[in-house]
Amino acid sequence: MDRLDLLSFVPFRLNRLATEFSNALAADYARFGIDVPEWRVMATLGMHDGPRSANYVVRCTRTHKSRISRAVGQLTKLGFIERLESDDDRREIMLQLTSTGRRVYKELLPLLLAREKELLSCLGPAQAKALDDVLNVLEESLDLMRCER
Amino acid sequence: MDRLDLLSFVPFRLNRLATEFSNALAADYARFGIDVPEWRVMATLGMHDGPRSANYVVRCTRTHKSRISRAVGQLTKLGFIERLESDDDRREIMLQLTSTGRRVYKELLPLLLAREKELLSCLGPAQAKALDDVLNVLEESLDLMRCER
DNA sequence: TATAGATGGTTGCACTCGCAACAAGCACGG
DNA sequence: CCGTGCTTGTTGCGAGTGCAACCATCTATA
Repeated sequence: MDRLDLLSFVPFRLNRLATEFSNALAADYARFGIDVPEWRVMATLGMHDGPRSANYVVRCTRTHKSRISRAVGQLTKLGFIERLESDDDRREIMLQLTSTGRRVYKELLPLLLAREKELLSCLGPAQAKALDDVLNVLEESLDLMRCER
Repeated sequence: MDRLDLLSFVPFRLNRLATEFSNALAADYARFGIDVPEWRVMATLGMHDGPRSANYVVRCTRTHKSRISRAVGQLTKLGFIERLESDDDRREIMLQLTSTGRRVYKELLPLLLAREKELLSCLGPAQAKALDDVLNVLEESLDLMRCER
């Protein structure tokens, strides 16, 4: 092969598809004044009952710590999360959703899931399963699965 | 569902995967002093023999025209492409690879294809086909397939 | 021909991102 | 107890990006 059909180049296709998906969700995020990194923090905190450290969010979302740090600042300013100091390690900052944040989370979540469903509605059940399988294998291969502690 | 496992949220997974793929290719691009948008331009021009307009590259790669414009500037500075003026429409700028550019293209292409193959090597043949099918359906649904003229 | 609107391409601007440097705090060996 | 090195989180900075405004040019219509 001495020529490339860019449209069949998987890195390009993934990149474009991810961008389209992000754009499709942007309006939902914007409704609450947040963006993708902020949502990642909220989603991570929303998964658990107790507080989690900022570093936990970093590992869990595989997002750069500076990005998380800024998202945390923004969410704090919005009153959606609060910072608690950790007892056993004063470097760590424990984060948890405020009641406002939890309300926003509960309101935003169904919107995002509906949008995801809509985006994937063109796939049949078998294809949806195939996508999930393929993503799992790729994530496993790239070691993106661990979310320890 | 009142909680989201972020790790199963497809937009998030796609975004992360696309980032990992891009990062895996970054070193190959960097070897020639270019980046993703520059590669998109070169790949588009490399697909054809004759020159193509900047706008053709925009439509074909679904990349914002300002990004393409800057990539074109960079590639011109590097001497990988050249701008020709169009006969029938003096607004259009026709682009084509220089001989240097074509040499770079021919050298870079196998590196990128090998990297892609490596990234996808964790998938069996059936899964690779499934991925291709799913991408096709999603792209069709998002109307990302057209690359007219 | 004259004029209004559409199109191709460039650029200023504001914003986001990742990197690297940094401060503060922890852990462990001497 | 001290000091060295590691970890958590913040921030300054440069690079890249999208939007919108803009110029030049083309097209359609009267």
